[in-house]
Amino acid sequence: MAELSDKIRIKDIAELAGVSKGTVDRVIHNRGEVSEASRKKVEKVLQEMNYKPNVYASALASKKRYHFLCILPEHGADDYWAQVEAGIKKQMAELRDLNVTVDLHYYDQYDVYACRELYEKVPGMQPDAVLMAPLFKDSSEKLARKLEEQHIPFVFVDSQVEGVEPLAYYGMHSFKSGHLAAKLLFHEHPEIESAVMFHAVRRGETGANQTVQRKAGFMEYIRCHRPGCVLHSVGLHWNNKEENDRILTRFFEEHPEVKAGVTFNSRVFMIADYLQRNASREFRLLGYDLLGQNVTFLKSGEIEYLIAQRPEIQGYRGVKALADHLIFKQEVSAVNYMPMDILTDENMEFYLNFPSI
Amino acid sequence: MAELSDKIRIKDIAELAGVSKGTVDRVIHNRGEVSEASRKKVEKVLQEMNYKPNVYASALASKKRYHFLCILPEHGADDYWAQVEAGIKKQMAELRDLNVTVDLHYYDQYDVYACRELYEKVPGMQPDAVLMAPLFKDSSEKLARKLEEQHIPFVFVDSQVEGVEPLAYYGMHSFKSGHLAAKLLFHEHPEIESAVMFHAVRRGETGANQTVQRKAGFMEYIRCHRPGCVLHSVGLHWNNKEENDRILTRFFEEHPEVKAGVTFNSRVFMIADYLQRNASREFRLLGYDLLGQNVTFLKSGEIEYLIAQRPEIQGYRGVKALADHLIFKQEVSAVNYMPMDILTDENMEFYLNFPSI
DNA sequence: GTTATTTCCGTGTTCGGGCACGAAAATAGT
DNA sequence: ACTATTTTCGTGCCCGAACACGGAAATAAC
Repeated sequence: MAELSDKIRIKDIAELAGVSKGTVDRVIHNRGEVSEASRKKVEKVLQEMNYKPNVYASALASKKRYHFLCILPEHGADDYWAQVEAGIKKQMAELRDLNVTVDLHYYDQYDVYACRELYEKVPGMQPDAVLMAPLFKDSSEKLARKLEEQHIPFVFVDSQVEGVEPLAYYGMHSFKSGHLAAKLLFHEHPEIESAVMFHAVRRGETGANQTVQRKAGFMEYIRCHRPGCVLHSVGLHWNNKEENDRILTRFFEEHPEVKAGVTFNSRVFMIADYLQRNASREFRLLGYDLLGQNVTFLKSGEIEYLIAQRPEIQGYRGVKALADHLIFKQEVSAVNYMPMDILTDENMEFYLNFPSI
Repeated sequence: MAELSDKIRIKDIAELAGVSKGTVDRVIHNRGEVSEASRKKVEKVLQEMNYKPNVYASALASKKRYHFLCILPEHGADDYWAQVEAGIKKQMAELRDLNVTVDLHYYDQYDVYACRELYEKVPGMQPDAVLMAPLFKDSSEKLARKLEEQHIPFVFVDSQVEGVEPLAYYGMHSFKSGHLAAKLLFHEHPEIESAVMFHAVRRGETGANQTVQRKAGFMEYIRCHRPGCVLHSVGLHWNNKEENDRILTRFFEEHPEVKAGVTFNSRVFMIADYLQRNASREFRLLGYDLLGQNVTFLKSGEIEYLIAQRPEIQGYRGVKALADHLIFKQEVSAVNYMPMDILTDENMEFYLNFPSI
């Protein structure tokens, strides 16, 4: 076995095998027109020399062009999805000189019809690969099937869709993260006998895939460890503060005994904000994701814990998986659960601007 | 401003500026022999076109050779340092085609004299850049000064040395991590009125840099939030199980009231192992780093929490910082505190084999 | 045995940037 | 004004891999 530092070139392989570099190239890329005898010889030498192509030279010489598509929910600048997008863009920059272009498309995550409309257009765009956040389960499955038919590889980020096997998934183990949420809230707090779960009201298809799983994990913990605990569920409207205020005020008036709450999406700051403005009572609140707004309330104490999941890495690695598969012909691992980061006011600052890639 | 996808080559810049590509190249690399007038023209076009060199072509054409040195403590396969090394090796692989070779050297972290002996040899090796884990404060500072003299860039991983400014630091904010450790142990546990801190006995120079800081942070928390708490300190010997057993047995006999303990290094499993074999009492134990052995005891409950710090990323990014500085002439950020990951039996599994890079 | 096909393989150009070399232009020296 | 020296700059080859092209060898067709 040759040393790693040997710098063996395709020309060296050719000489050792007694053929020309053209032939070696044909063997490496499996593009035929090689006699059995030559192929054997070359493969033997490749093996022995542990040949690794120079990725730089390879990228430079290759004339192939690739076009990737990324489909995300619309989002503001300080948002969970903005972080995913930042990761995507970082990977885009690294792929630029590999002749890969990446297009981003967005849908309204609170409106399944808008999502479907976008999905319809995807096959027509003839992408070489697709990254998507399959918030809406059924619609996403439909698109996935169509991509499978056309042999277009795709990856999921953020949430999975049961029964569909993307090239790769990057995201949390949603169910277990719900379990962890419950444990953080209830463990060593026997005094808590009821809790409230806040969720977003959506148009069309039922709740987002991801949050459904988290909720299930949460309830599983309750069932096993706090069977007597009463769980409430409250639906809130995205971007309608007045309406939410009314709903929350009413809920807390009717249920003064509730001392703990959780949101299964990243908008826990909405609740925290309400609590800060209206309630002086003790309340243990937990939510997801390291948004700027959530950080504020983690610092000020309205939020007890956040569970975070490295959205930037999801975007970065998701796109990278497509490139690894298509361009570098590497195996990519199919299921990649992100670490579930537990954030408190103590350790939060070190997550804030850490460029995790 | 030109589009990102425009694919502007050095030749294009040359034509736009009315010079040859040689001149553009001289401007880009600041290697003189260019008239003021030409330089201005070229710089203007570079700016306007937002030129980014093709890194692949650049790497391919460059004939420079680089030699990096990495200095770590000796370690076993399932060790904190093995994870740092894994990160280093990952980055090494990516640098291979950039003509960078990386040599690893090890010292005995329990013997300052061994460390110094290795350090002495470093300047003679004529490295282009150095990565080191400065466990021993004084000796490391001395080496750092020598490298500064020779204008050899160096990065620290794992711990900092006050007064020395490496090109970059990758590691925890040790002090704050000690603070966090105390909070995890004491917060919401008013019943704990005393605790024990375990530390390693070293030959020569006083305790490792890193652990001293952690301990300070820990004690700061106690001073502020639990002024009445009694703190004990117990020294243990690396690799001498019998001796440690005697020490621990004696300690616990003399101090049956101590119900909480912490180690500021990664070898908390030694305590956990002792507890599992000898004690059936309630004991809250906290330590650092995601070693296989620690995981076992986190699962079985002997360890309550681990604080982890992404050692793989430290190695990976540390070497990358050297390459970014030397080869890509990029700014690298000097102080990079790793996120302080809180691990429990609930979320631990997702940290285990997550390739965090 | 000759020609037509097919199979196989070597040569040469290309990608974008680095850099050596030597020529041209500008300046200095006499 | 003419040469010597320095400054400035353009040309051309190289890096390693991809791939087109066309020629040689092998096989088939007659």
